[in-house]
Amino acid sequence: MANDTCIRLQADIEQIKSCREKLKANSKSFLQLGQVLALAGNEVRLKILFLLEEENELCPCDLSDILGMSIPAVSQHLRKLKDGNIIEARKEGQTIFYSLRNEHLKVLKPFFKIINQQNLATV
Amino acid sequence: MANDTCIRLQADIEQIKSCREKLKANSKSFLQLGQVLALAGNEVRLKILFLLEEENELCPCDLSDILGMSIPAVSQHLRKLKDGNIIEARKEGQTIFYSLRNEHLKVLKPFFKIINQQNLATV
DNA sequence: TTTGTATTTAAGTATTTGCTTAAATAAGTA
DNA sequence: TACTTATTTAAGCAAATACTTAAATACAAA
Repeated sequence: MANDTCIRLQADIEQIKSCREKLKANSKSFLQLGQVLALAGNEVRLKILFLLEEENELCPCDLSDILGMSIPAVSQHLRKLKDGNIIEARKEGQTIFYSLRNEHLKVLKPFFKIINQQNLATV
Repeated sequence: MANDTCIRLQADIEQIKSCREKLKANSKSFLQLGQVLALAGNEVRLKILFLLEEENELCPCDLSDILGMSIPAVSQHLRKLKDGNIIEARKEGQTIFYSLRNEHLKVLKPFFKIINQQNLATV
């Protein structure tokens, strides 16, 4: 970053200082929330999360069928969600059922609400 | 996708069909919400959005100073947010003030709430 | 114990992302 | 008019992303 030649003449020094402090005080939140949003900010994964909310649990095979995409592709999305502690796995014979974890539901719930509201709005 | 050899024997055909219909009915929501979440799912942009909520409006120069990153880098994030209709610009002399648009506040508000709640929790 | 089913993992690849530096606009000021 | 100042734009590049195909793993049934 060499191009740092911009401290505005009219800049409010106090405001800038206060903003920096706010960022610092919430740095953990930005990191954590940012990671969750990055995961949800992919259309395929957003659909997976929505489906898990609706159906309680689903396996990679069914998700592949529902989403119309290959099983490895689905599996790799599931792994990311699992690594992010957003979903968890339950094994039953040779099929593995994925479901939402409670931990991040606080963040996700509003999304599902918005999706369902918009659906109502268009009917 | 050649590897489509997985329709589970125990698969619930009705469930799969129902899921496909839910996705179809909400396809516009998934696209729109996905785009907003993809934008918010970047730590720098999440911080920018939070700061705009807190301060009402900020210019690229101040944001660069607050975030500790180059002006072009900030400017490019702002452009993405503007292209996504999440923020808008107001010109005053040679400085440009960015602020949140109302349109997507419904999605963003819960994030700000979560950030502030977590901050309280750690104090 | 061989065969089939469900899933993951690994390697390869095209695309996207987020920065960098340098140049271009645009608007004030000397 | 020339000279800052604030911002954007463009080009280049390293890293991340999201898929593909092929191989590996794990379990169940014949």
